[in-house]
Amino acid sequence: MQNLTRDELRQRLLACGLKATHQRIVVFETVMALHGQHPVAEEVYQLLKPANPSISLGTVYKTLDTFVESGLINRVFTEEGGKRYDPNTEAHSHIYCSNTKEIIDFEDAELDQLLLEFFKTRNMENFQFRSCSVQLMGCKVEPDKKVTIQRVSK
Amino acid sequence: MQNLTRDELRQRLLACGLKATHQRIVVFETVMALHGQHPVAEEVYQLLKPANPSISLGTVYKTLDTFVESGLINRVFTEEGGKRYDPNTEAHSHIYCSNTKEIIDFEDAELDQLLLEFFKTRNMENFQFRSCSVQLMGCKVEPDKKVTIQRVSK
DNA sequence: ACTTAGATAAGAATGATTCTTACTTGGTAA
DNA sequence: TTACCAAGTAAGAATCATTCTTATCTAAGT
Ligand SMILES: [Mn+2]
Ligand SMILES: [Mn+2]
Ligand SMILES: [Zn+2]
Ligand SMILES: [Zn+2]
Repeated sequence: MQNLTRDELRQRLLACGLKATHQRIVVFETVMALHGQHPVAEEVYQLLKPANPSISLGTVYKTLDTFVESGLINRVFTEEGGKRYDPNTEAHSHIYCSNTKEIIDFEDAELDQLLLEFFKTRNMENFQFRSCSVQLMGCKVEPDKKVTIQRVSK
Repeated sequence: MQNLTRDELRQRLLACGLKATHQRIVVFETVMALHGQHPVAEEVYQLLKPANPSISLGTVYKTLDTFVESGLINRVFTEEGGKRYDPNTEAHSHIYCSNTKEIIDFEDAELDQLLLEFFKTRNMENFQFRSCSVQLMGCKVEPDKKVTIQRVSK
């Protein structure tokens, strides 16, 4: 979550068997700085462009997909088409606001645990489970304010 | 789940305040017959075309979106862009197979109940909850066979 | 039957993503 | 350090799913 140095980013790329090119380091740096957000390729491109005017949009598209294949980042599911990426590779869920179209991270260890326990009570045939997450659909009440979810004493 | 007659389809359209045009009835009929699947507009179009050669693809796109707005069908979330529709408007979850790219319905009342109970233990501020569902990610072991999930005596 | 707001067909336009190709570069090993 | 080359990139063309435009049509109310 804290910003990684370029050299740390380089190490992580190499650890995945990827050449640590300038372009990949910059794209990785930019997308990791967006932790908690779910950008499209164009947004990443616009952010890195001022300091790196020679990197092309096509490279950003390709690089983000390369990162997904290598597990460095994830895709996030969308309702209205369009590819969005998620710098957060920890198990977590998402809140979708149908007003603002925001996708908000929802990290809740108790929920993860609950689901894990639940799926132990199920016998899946012909399916190799990788992960699961929850989608919360609804609307922000005040679009400008944050959504918060706290534990409450039952 | 059992096929509705055209007249029943017409009634459902009217009940939503939609004009019951021939095109809407046919699109509705076609998409409802795909219960358990998650088609794109083009797939619906190809299915209805033989018997209805004058309906245009643009109308299918528009009609499906109209149905979503009216709550007659749902969108289903996708990882790789592209709009997919879901004839099943009951609360249910989805299994995503990364081999076959299939999206499989997963209906489990116990899971729904579990989530409902869970969210009672959470206090959401600034968020009006509408619904939630679970995404299961993984791979079919044998792509041609079905995935089944059964309760197992703990 | 008459009227009209809303719906449709056809095809043009758009825009996100992918593809192609000639050029460049990171990493490796002499 | 230098030479080498497999892999990566820039630029822009191509693709293709989706939306838009507009002239025409029709469902449903009067
Ligand atoms: Mn996330
Ligand atoms: Mn479904
Ligand atoms: Zn909202
Ligand atoms: Zn699979």
